[in-house]
Amino acid sequence: MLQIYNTLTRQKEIFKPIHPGKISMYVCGITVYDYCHIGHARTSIAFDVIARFLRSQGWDLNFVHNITDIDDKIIRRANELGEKFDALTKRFIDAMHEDERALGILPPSIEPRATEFIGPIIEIVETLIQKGHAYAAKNGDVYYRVTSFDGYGNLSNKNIDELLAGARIEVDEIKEDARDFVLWKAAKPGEPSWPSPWGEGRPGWHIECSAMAKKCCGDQLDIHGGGADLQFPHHENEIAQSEAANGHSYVNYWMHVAPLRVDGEKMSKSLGNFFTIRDVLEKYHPEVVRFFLITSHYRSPINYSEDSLVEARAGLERFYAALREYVAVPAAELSAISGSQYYAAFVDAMNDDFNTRVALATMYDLVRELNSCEAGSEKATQLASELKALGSILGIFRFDPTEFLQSGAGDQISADEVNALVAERIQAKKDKNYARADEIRKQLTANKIVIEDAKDGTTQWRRE
RNA sequence: GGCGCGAUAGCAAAGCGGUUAUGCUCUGGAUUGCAAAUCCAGCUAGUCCGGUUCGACUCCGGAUCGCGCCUCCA
Repeated sequence: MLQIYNTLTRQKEIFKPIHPGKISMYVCGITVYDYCHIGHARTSIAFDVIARFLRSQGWDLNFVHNITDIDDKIIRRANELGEKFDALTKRFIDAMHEDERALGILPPSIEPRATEFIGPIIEIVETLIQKGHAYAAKNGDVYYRVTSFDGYGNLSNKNIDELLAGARIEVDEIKEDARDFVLWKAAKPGEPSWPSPWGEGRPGWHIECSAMAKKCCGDQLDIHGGGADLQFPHHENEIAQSEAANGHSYVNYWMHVAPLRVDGEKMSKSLGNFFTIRDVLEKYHPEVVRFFLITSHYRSPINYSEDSLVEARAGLERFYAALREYVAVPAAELSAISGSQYYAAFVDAMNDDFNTRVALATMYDLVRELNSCEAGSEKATQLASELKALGSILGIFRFDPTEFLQSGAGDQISADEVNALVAERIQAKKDKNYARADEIRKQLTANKIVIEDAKDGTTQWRRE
């Protein structure tokens, strides 16, 4: 039985779909004005794992992951670089897709872009004005009248009265109320714009998600997710827009992924302490990065550091070392392992608010039994195929084990050189020339190569 | 100031009102020409102070410390 922690009620709830067997899940993607950082990767991987798991359990999932491709920051960045805004966003969307592929993130069912939904955005704004929830200001902007919506603040647990006169709210004579937020922004000369009943302009930040969610999922969603920092104001404002316009509730389960930290502080663009995904992939194997990001629960903060990546690699090596003997074994069909204690424990863990850490623990239990079995035995083969099946639900084990184990950032010595030395050492061992064999191993160790001799006289190696 | 989250062993990180989490590291053993890998065994836990309970790492209250949000953020 699937349980999900709902930000709205601040507790775990038994999941009940709107339509039996179906799930609509809308996840806020990024605003594309720069390369993605690994905080983005954390959120994307969390929902990629969730989507893979839900599908594996037979849910008919409509997974929508949007792109916000028009926004003040995009315009500013394009101006700085002397580039057209849509050329800029295309560049970073392409880069994002590249990063996602590298990390094994599957494409969502739909990847809508804000600029493709200008019509629906205008429709919602018009409805909000008709219903008295929004007003056109004299400068051509349209604002949401926050005090007109009763539930405002419920998601982020804020008292609407206490939002007044906050330090970061700008005094603005255009708005009726300082708390009102913009739905439609009048264009300044030279800015990208679309025609609207209020003149040339562009959507405000939050309205695009209300529009895309409605068009891609319908008026009501099962799950809406995103980074924890989107809870307020972004998701709060989405609720206000969608519920006021549609006249009924918007989302049943709100899910928020905790921030990724660097040195104990949140990594974010505003703090400038961020690493892009490409920075990180230059130093670490993509699957190590992915594995690191699923070793803690999605609602727990996770600290990014050299040490944690090194540790993640060591943990992942244990799996790959076990799978090395079973390259030819295909991943089991889930129906074939339905009776397995490991699969049952894995599913229990994932059904409990997607507890990847506990799911991994069951996989380690499985590996221990696999390693205890006689290599190549029927039981071992079966366990290996089961392990691969569980791994694919988490999106890991995408690489050839030997290739993974022999990969490394600082390749001081080529694979060919290693293979030559290994061959020489095997001969030396046959000749009982252990002095030479040990000398070769010492040389390899100095190059961060670890030698593993098998019983049958063969030798495998991996990079440290 | 308001709202919320957290504190677990050398490190990382989970569940659980009583019974081995798990991974990495470390120690001993098996195995190995010696190693590595693997297996077996073991070592270090629950910030502090109260309360509830037969029993608390787990529930409640308080303190301390850390973190997030409070109109750029995933």
